[in-house]
Amino acid sequence: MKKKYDPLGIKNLRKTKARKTIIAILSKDKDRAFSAEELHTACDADLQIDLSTVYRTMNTLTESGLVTKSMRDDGKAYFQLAEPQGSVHHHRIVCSRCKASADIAMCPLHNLEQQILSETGFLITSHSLELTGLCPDCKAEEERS
Amino acid sequence: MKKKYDPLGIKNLRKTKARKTIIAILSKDKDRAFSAEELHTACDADLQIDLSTVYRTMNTLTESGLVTKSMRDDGKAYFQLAEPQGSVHHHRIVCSRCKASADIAMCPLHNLEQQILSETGFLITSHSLELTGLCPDCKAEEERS
DNA sequence: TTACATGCAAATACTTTGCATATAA
DNA sequence: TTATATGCAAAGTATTTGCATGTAA
Repeated sequence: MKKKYDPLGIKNLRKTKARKTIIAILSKDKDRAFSAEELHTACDADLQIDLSTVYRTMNTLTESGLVTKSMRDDGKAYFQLAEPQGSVHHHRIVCSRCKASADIAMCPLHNLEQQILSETGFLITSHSLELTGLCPDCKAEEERS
Repeated sequence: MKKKYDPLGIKNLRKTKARKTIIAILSKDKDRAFSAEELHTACDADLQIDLSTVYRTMNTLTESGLVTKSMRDDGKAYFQLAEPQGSVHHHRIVCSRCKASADIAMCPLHNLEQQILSETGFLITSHSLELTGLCPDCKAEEERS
């Protein structure tokens, strides 16, 4: 039999309209993080879901580990589908000028964890790395001006 | 003549009571990031400074580059004295259990920037790295239980 | 049927803003 | 003196919560 992507089932969460809808939205663009407001608006297309329900849903999904939450300097929380276990850990670089993004194939931290453990005695359990820069196009633009 | 630490003068900002007080507070604990509320409370000891002034001051200091701002998952902004230029770039690891912290001597990103440029064409202009883990004490605790 | 999720409205929490006054330069 | 910073109160935005109702299991 064919395996299906069933995160709610796996986490023993009720399969409600709101949760399924939101997971569907996040799944369509796994590399992007959405604000609660964005999710709320996107839900509209499907069926109306209250903004408070969006927040409650995001809290549930975040606590269950299905979704990761990160705060940005604009003061809003952004949510993104968590990488399923076993997937390749990687990071993303975002262009500060045009917001284009690219994946970084590897993670510089993995090699460092052992070194940090011996230097500091700290055991690293998680990390977040945000890279900002200029994409090739914008780099060219900047050099021209 | 002796050089003095005079960030406000350097940045051509007026030397007001609020700014001097807040910089003094941040200077006493350069490795820690303070919420606006914490700064406001700490100011109390010296002289009353309005919370809105704290926020305005932090915006000014952040824009001038004297202070760095980062959002945490609790939804609050935290402010910390920026590393003066020329200081050694480094990162910090925080214990998720007791909040103890330690410095990481080096930055794993520097060595990687060239590699990322050739792999992706992106020029890295900045990065933020947050490490979370267990300090030696808490690691021992966890293993015991 | 029953525990849990949702909608709606009201409440909170953090941060910003308008305006009159105070202060640094 | 004059532009800029501050205090105070009010407003704004993001997020949470209480409660009656709806719904998945």
